[in-house]
Amino acid sequence: MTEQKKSGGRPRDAEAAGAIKSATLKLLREHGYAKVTIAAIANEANVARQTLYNRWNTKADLVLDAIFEETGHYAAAPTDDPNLTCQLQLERFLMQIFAHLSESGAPIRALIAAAQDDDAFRDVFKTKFVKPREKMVTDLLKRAQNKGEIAQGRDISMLSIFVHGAFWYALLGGDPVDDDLAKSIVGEVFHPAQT
Amino acid sequence: MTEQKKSGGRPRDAEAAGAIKSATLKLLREHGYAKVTIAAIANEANVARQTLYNRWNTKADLVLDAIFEETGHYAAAPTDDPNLTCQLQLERFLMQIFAHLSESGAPIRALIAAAQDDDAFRDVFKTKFVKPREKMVTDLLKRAQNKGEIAQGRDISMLSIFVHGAFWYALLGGDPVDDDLAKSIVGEVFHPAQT
DNA sequence: AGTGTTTGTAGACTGCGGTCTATCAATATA
DNA sequence: TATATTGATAGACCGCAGTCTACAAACACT
Repeated sequence: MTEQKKSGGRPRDAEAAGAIKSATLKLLREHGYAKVTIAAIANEANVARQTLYNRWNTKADLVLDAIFEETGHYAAAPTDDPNLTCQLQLERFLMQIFAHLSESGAPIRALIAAAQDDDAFRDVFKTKFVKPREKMVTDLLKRAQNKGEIAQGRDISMLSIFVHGAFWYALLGGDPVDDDLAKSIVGEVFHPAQT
Repeated sequence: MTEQKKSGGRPRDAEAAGAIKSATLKLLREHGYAKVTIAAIANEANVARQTLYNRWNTKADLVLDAIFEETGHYAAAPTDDPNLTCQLQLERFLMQIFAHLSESGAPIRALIAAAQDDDAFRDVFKTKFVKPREKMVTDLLKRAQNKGEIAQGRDISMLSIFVHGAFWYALLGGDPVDDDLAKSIVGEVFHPAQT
């Protein structure tokens, strides 16, 4: 499974990857996804354009990698804290994600866009980004159902889709993705008023 | 408010717009959004490239217009049929939309993508495409609430977001957008199991 | 007819993403 | 030291979206 180099060869510049990713994030924040050119990134990182393409296939790949590196920290799965209700845990988890999205929202939207006309990239994006978060929410909802915070008969996977769909919808539509949204989502998922 | 031409001038070719839109839809179906070039469309429509840019600003604008023309028919608001439950009405409405999406899903995904890095286009897309459907669903849900099919305390706007978010999420993720999804969504919205 | 205005056509041009090639630099192995 | 291999660099190159220019064509008004 591990990559096998046939023999020697010139080793990759150890600093290049980091420099490129930093340059990417910097320019991304300054100018936004659409206006950042590969040439500019290469230039900022003091590297040839081809060096960049040696490591990533497309602009989207690179940006995904750069964003993912810094975003990885935020995506820590919430450990089950028995002192808190699952509802509160989910609320906090969403708020945490949303807060980060309001920082990197624009580039992430650009990534979603890139995922639409590139099958390979969509797979990577789903695997690295979407699925893990989906699982965290689903697990949390299951715990809530086991503890009786959510009725037995409810469709957890559909609720999970509701949660994710709601913030994707807001994100893509350009609507605010903030604490209020998090509270509204969680409130409606956990406490649908009775008939 | 009405556009005022100062004087005469050569009139626009009456057939051009239609020919361009038809060519767009044809090539779109044959090759998909990414592979369709403006040049190819102009060629297929027997028109100069510039003529096309005289009428639409970008490729996305043109495609939106072309798709919207044929999709307009599908988006007829469901009139309130007192013989049917609102639940059934919503179910049928969604099925109708989903069936259409499975035809034009790919180009529409491309439009969503295009909307991400173009503010002006996003506004048009929201106004022409998103908002009308959002309103139809919201109205329907309100009727359901008035008739008692949905509990008074529930947040209609959030439910509407759930509905739309769910199918956007499925659409963008490449998951099937079919009758089953429609039923699951509607079922969970109308009949959350009681605690 | 003559003038002004708008559209259509053809083609050059710009900018960017991405590919490809030739050449040089840095490593391992013999 | 010689060879093979891999990475880095610079620059040419392609395709496409979108712009711009020059000119011809079709209208209204005088």
